[in-house]
Amino acid sequence: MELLKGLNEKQKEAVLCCDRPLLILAGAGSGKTKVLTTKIAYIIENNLASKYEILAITFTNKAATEMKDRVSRLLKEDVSSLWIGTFHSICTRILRREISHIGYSNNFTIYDRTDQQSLVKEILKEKAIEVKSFQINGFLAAVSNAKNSGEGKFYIEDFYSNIPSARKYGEIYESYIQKMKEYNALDFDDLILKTLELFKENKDIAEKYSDRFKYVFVDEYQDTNKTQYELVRYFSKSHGNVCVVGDGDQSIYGWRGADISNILNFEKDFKKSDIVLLEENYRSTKNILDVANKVIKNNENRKDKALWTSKKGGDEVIYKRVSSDYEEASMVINWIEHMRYNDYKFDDMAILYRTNAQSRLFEEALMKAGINYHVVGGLKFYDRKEIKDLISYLKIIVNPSDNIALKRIINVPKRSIGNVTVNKIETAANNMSLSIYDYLLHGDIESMPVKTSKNLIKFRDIIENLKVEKENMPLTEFVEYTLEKTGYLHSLEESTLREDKTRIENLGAFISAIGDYETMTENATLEDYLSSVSLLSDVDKTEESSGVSLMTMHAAKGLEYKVVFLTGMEEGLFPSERSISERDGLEEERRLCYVGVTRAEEKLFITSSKTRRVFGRTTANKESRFIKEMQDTIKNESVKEDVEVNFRESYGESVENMKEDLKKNLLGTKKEPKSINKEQFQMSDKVKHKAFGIGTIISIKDESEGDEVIIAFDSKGVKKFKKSLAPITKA
DNA sequence: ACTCTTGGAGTTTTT
DNA sequence: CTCCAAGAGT
Repeated sequence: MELLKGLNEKQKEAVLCCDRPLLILAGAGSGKTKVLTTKIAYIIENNLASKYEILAITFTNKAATEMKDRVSRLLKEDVSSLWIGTFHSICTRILRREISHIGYSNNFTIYDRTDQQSLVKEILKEKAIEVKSFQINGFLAAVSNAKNSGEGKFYIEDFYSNIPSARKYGEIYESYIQKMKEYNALDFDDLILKTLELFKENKDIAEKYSDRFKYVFVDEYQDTNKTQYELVRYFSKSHGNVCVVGDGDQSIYGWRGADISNILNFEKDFKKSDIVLLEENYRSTKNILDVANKVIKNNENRKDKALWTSKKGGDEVIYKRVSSDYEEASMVINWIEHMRYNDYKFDDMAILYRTNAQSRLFEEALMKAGINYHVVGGLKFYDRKEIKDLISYLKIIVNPSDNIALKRIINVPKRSIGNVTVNKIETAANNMSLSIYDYLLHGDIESMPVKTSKNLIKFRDIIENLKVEKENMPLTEFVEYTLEKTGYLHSLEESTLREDKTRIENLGAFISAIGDYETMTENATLEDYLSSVSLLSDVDKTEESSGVSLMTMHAAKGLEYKVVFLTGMEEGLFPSERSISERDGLEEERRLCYVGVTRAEEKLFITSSKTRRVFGRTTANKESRFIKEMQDTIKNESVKEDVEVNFRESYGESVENMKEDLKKNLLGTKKEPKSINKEQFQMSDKVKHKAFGIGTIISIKDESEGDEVIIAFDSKGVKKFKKSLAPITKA
C-alpha cells in the first residue's frame, strides 16, 4: 500500500489498528504526526469514514493547520471538511450552533485573561474591596481550578476558606459567574465546560455528535485535563474509535489542570484497547538523546522507556557556566555566529528559556549583533492596546451585553465621557438589570446634564450605525469602516507621538490579517473571526518569520530546531523556586527540561549563569540540579576561574570585552569561521545584504579597528555586522 | 474631564 | 528595571 511506505513496523501497526480504542505512546521525535496524518488518510482512502466524520484535536491551531496540510498532501485532495482543531476551537464551533440549549445566545464573547482581570476589578469595585490587597491572578487560578474540578464554588470554599487572603473568594466567584452570564461571555474553561454541560443536559445533541464522528483523535493526550477527558468520552461514546497520542514524559501543563493519569489510565478507561509504543527517534543525534534519557530517568513517577536512534553520536553537547546573564547572552550570540558560518541558517536555531522575562537580554544582544530574530509569545501583537481597542469595538457590535468591552472603548478616543459618567450609567443599568449598552438605548439618559447626554447619544449612534453597516459590508471593509467611523484612526493620525505612528501600522497589519482570514474562510463572519482570534496560541500568533527563534520551553513543545540553546539552567529559575517545594512540581520541571533537550536535532548548547539581574537587583544562583543529572553526557566547557564582572560597566562595553575573551576558548574544536567577504567597501557604498536587501554603509572599520560595518537598510532599519563576515555585495 | 507625576508591585509556565 | 494605577494639578 502506497500510504504505508516509509513507516516502521510499530508505526504501521498504529496506522492499521482502526477498530478499537488505541493509545500511541510516542516519545519525542518518534514521528507521531506522521502516524496520525497517515492514519487519517488511511481511514478516508479505505472508506472507513468520510472526511466530515473525523474529529482530530490538536494542541495548537498551527498543529491543526499542519495536520490538515499533510493529510491533504497524502490524499492529494481537499480536506477542509475534516474537523481538526484545538479543544477550545472545536468547542466554540459546537457552541456557536448549540449554546441556546443551555441559556446563552450564540453571539457570546470569549474572555481572555485581560478581560477576566477587568471583570474581577469591576466586582472588587462594587464590593468596595481594595484592588491592591487582592491577588487577582491567584483568584483567577482558583476559578480555573474550581471549574475544571467540576465542583465550582464548593471547591473554592473547601480549598481556600482557611487562607485569610482568600476569604472573599467564594463570594467573588459567585459574582464572577453571574456577570459572565449577564455579559453573555465565556472564559477559556467555560468553552470546554459548557460543551460538557450541553452534552449532559441534552442526550440527543450528545448523540448527534458522537454518531457523526466515527473516529476521534487526540494529540498531546498527556496534557488533557479532567473536563477534556470527559469530552473525549462523549465524542467516542457510540463507537469507541478513539485514538490518543501522547508521552507521559512530556506532560508539562499540570499547573493548568492537565492530568497525567488520563494517559496512565487509558487502558482502564477504554475497554479492549490496544497500545503501541514508538520509541525510535528520528529527530536527534545519539548524544542529544543520551542527555535527555539521562535526565528523565530521575523521575520516579513514570513508565520506564528510553528513546533510541540508529543515528551516530553526532556532535558533543556543550555546557558552559558563565558569570552573568549578560555574558550568557553574548556567549549565545557567539555560538550563533559560529553556527552561522558553519552553514546553519538563523531559521534553524532557537534560544529556549524558562520565563518570558529572560528574552530581553537575548533580544538586545541579537539586535546589537544585527542578527535577525523573532520572539514567540512575550509581547504579543494581539495584546497591544490599539488591537485590543479595535477588538473591543467589534465585540460590542456583535455582543452589546459585553460591558467589559464597552467600558474599554466608550471614551477611546476621548469623547468627554469620563469615569463619573460611566459609573453613573453603570449603576443605573445594573438597577434596571440592563447591560450598559442597553441602558444607552432604552434608559433615561435625557435627564443627565445636556452635554453628557449629547456625548452619550453620539457614541450610541456610532455603534448603532455600525451594527447596521455590518450586514451590508464584507468583513475587511467593515473593520476599516469601524476604524474610521469611531474616530479611532483619526485620533491616531492627529497625534504627533511616534508610537501612535506604529499603532497605525499595527492596525494596518491587523486589517491585512483579517483580509487573509476572509479570503481563506468560506462565509467569513465577524463572530467567527473574533473567536478565532481569542483562541490563538502564542505559537499561532507568531507569523512565519525568519531568523533565530526565542521562546519559553513551554512554547517550544512540538517544535524542532537543528541548533538549540538551552539557557538559564540555575536552581530557583529552572527548576523554578516554586516548583522545588511543590508536590510533583520538580518532576514536572524535569519533564520540561526533557522537552527542551529533545527539541534539538544536531547541536545542543546549554548555559547557566552565576549571577542574574532580577527586578534590577543582582542575585547569585547555584547550578541547576539538572546539569548534575546530565553528568557524563555533556561536555563542560566552563572556565574554571571565577571571572569578575563589573556591573557598572555598560552593557555594550561588557559584551565587546567578553567577546574578545571568550573567542579564545569558544568552540576550540571547531574550525575558525571562514571569512567569506574579501570585497572592499567604503563609506556611502550601496550594498546588498542576503537577508535585509539594499542599504547604504554609514560606518566602516577595518579588521585592525574592530572589523565592523554599519548599514542603513532601505526597509529594515540600521544594523551592525562584522565586516569580514557580513553576507553583503556591492549593489 | 484630562494630563502628568509618582509610588508600588511584579516573574513561572498558557488555551 | 518597567509597567500600571491612583492622585494631584490644570
